[in-house]
Amino acid sequence: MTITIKDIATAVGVSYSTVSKALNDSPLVKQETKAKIIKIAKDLGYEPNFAAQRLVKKESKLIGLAWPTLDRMAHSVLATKINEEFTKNGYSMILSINSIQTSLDIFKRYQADGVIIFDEESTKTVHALTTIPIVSYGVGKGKDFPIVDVNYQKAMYAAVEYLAKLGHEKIAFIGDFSPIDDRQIEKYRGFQNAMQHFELSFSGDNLINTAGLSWYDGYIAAKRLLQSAFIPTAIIGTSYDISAGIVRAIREANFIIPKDISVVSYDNIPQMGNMEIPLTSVGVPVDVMAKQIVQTILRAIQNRQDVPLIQTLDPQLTERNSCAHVRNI
Amino acid sequence: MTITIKDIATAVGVSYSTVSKALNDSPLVKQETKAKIIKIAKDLGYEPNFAAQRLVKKESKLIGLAWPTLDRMAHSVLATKINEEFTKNGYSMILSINSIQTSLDIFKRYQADGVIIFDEESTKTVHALTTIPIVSYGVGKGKDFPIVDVNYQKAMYAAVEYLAKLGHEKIAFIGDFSPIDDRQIEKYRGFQNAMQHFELSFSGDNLINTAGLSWYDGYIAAKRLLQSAFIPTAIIGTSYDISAGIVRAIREANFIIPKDISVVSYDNIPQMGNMEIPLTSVGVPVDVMAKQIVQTILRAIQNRQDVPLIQTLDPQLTERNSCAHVRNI
DNA sequence: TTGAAAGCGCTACCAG
DNA sequence: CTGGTAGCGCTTTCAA
Repeated sequence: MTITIKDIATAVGVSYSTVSKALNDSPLVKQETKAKIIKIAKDLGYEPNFAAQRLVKKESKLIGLAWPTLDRMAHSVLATKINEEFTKNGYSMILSINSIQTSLDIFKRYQADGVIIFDEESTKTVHALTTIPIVSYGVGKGKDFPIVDVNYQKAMYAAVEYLAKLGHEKIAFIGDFSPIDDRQIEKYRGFQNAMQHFELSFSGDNLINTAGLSWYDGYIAAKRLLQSAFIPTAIIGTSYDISAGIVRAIREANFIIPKDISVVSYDNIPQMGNMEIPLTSVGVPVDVMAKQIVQTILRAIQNRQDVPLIQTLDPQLTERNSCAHVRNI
Repeated sequence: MTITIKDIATAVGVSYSTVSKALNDSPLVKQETKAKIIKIAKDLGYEPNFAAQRLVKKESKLIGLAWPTLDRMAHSVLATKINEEFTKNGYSMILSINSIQTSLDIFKRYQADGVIIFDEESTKTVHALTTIPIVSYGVGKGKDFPIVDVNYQKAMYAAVEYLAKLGHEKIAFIGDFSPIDDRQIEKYRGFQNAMQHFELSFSGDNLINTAGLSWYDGYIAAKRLLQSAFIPTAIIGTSYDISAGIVRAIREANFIIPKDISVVSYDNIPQMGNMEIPLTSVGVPVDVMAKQIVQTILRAIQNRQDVPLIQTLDPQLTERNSCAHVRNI
């Protein structure tokens, strides 16, 4: 038999409403009784029934993270940071790896106060938007729920600008151009615009499609590039994982980073510094990203109308050891 | 305002207890009324209040997976498989990336029917065991809750045996010897025993400690090995990630797999076949592992006493293209 | 086949 | 400061 506040009440000899107050640390209960109640509760091994609490209260202090594909280093890091941030704010976060729709159903049934969506695919429409506050991390535009996004174009501009200032003219871009993922497309556009702006030659040659987001995709793409006629002096990789593959391919081809080839990666996470070669990277620092997402969902919970539909965060470039002035040949 | 069965009741013109029955597909309700109720419920966008249901019923059909560290390819694959398996069985799975203890608290509060623990560290003791059925995936022995484990020794024996039959004598073992993780220790023991059994020379030389479980750890360790005086003809890597790093290091050192060096990896997941070089691997196939874990927790939920404390699964060796007969020099 | 009513365990309000 | 009581939304007897 599980023990309830009524059991405590009879054990202590007070009414169970008093027990409830005491357990919630209400100032309406004398210290002495409160202490006694708490002690007995502990002795009895009392565990509050959350379902009952939730039935009465409005909030669950629970946030769901819908993340169908458990991959992407940068996402893992972000998820962990977001979790920390919620903990600080007195919330718990749980995660579902089902489809967005299923995850949403689960979270709704369990009365999560809000949900965050991590999803690469921008095409899917989500129903049931009305019932629960949602914030999405970078899933395209034109959605009817708030999105925290990154100014990818600016990020790529910053990367190209940085390399251009180091004298690089032959810059390659390795990323995933799947039309399904708006974020990748934005990165590409940003690169394209920046190249034009700095009047750098730009053709099909410096664009390599990974057609995937794993490090191996990046590896294969870079390998292909380095076997082609066009050997760049700098490469921009569009994610932590992809860049890991790029670095690998470069080294296998016996080029030295950054002497022969400079590398800049997207994803501004501290882990970039722990790679075999600490990579200079652009992107919104995870901490900033996490804080913004958490604050947004918290605001949405308090007042749904109050939250802007799209928030675009500005990226930063963090220098590490993967770039050098271009060599004069 | 969220809509309840009472709203449906008034809308349809029946009592709300009838609505409840209809929604639960009870045979006690006339087909006709049932259909009408279900239709109206849908029209109204009714969503059952889980807290209320849970308060009355005993089970939540919810399983928690406590997984503090979101990493390890093999674990991701396993988690995904387990999730599928639960879905098939009418359960939902959610995941927490907090500490085991915190995760447990969360799951308990949300009335999960059971929890699965993924944890590398075998030292931590978990409280609150009494309240909720727990199954752990390979967290050491001597715990007071059921564990589904792998016969790591047998796995390593199978790997060594396989290589020995191909004529290999110089076999290196690259893994994490952190005393914190019993599973890694078991793998090491298995290797040691097998080497002795096949009378293969065995010294500090063929043992490389990665001191970590990421691919980069494997990479560094293998690199170190290949720069040493002892160049093996075969290498055993203790996980998908570590082996990925090993393969990388081998190729960077201009050895060819499997011509120069054969590789066998632990972790029997289909993804081993998608690597740059499809790796022959040993381990319990994920499907088997997932099914076993799910069945175990389901049994534990029905009858706590019924479940064996330790279940050790037998590994299988799956041949791919990373091993060859040792070359005669 | 349907309805009434008794809770599940808890919070919150109102009296005292 | 403490106790009584009305629900939260739902399932489940028990009657009708």
